[in-house]
Amino acid sequence: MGRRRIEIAEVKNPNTKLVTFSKRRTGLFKKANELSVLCGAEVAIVMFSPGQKPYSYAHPSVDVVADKYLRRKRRSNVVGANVRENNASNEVGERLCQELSAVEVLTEEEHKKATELEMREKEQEASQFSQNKELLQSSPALQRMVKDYVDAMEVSECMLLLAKEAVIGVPNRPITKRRRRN
Amino acid sequence: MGRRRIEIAEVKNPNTKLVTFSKRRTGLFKKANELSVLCGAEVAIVMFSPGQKPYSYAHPSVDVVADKYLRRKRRSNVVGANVRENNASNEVGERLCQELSAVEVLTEEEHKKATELEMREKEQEASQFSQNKELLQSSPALQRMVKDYVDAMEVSECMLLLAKEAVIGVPNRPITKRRRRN
DNA sequence: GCCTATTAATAATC
DNA sequence: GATTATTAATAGGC
Repeated sequence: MGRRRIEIAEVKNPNTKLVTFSKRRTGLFKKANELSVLCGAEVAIVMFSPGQKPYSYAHPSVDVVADKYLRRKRRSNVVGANVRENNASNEVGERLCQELSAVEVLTEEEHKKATELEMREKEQEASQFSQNKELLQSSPALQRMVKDYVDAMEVSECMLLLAKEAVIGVPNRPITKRRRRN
Repeated sequence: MGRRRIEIAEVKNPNTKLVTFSKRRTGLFKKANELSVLCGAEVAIVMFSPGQKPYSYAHPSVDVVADKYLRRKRRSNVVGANVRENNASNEVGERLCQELSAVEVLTEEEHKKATELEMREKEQEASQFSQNKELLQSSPALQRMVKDYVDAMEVSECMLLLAKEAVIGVPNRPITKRRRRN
């Protein structure tokens, strides 16, 4: 979209690169803003310039998010953290990074499906919700339990869910074509 | 940039909104990818659709960028955070594919184990709430409540991680009057 | 999803 | 930073 078409490859000239970064960053944030407004979506972007300078755009405001944040506690689980640490080979490459995320997601998805199925079964067993709902509201112990439950679910539910579509929704050509496991 | 010019205001028609979200999300991710490639920048985008579905794009990964942004405030309970850190290499080849396959398998297996183990531990911990837990699991209503709670936290968690210390690059003019509840 | 008229982003330039 | 020739994204329609 300029005087000339350019290849999507690293810009060599440092000056040009910086200019490009600035312009496109602005454009990206603008797009993000439009998306959030048009669709009422919550969007957060953080990035580091070639010179490692941090930039970000977010909607809604940080304050709102921080407020929400104050209600929750520290996360606790460590699902598969070490696993990958060991697999962190030397010169894997960008693509591999994404692929790893994909695998994580896939495996996690499997797990979640199983869990969901399990829950669904139990779901059918009882249908005394209204009663339980009242119980929850009147029981501090239960409330605490729910809170703990939520805390435990945070990472696996949140980050993995996020990472999920992270890889799936990658834009046009994945930079380089690659095949999944042979 | 379409058959017609549109106002940057919330799209009323739900169908249109969803279509718009999909298209623009794709476009945004594409732009983000181009930016990261062109400038070698690290970019992470997290968003929630109007229906609160999470999506994300990141290079090298959400975790890496978010971690960086948070200056290591988070602990390693994030899946595969450190792994991708140093992978700045850009060479992709047969070797990478092979390595990838290997890692995929390894990761997949071990991740499942880790996940299972994690679940087991969690269950034990929760045994003290066995009674309440049982109640929760047997009640669709409670489950839904928990899920809603988790969903709500998903947003705050990720938005916070990504936007907390974000301050710098807010886009230029909001394009068009936009109104959002504060 | 694919198509294409149209608008919007932006590369080169100043 | 501002301008503008071009390309790229996309709104509306299948």
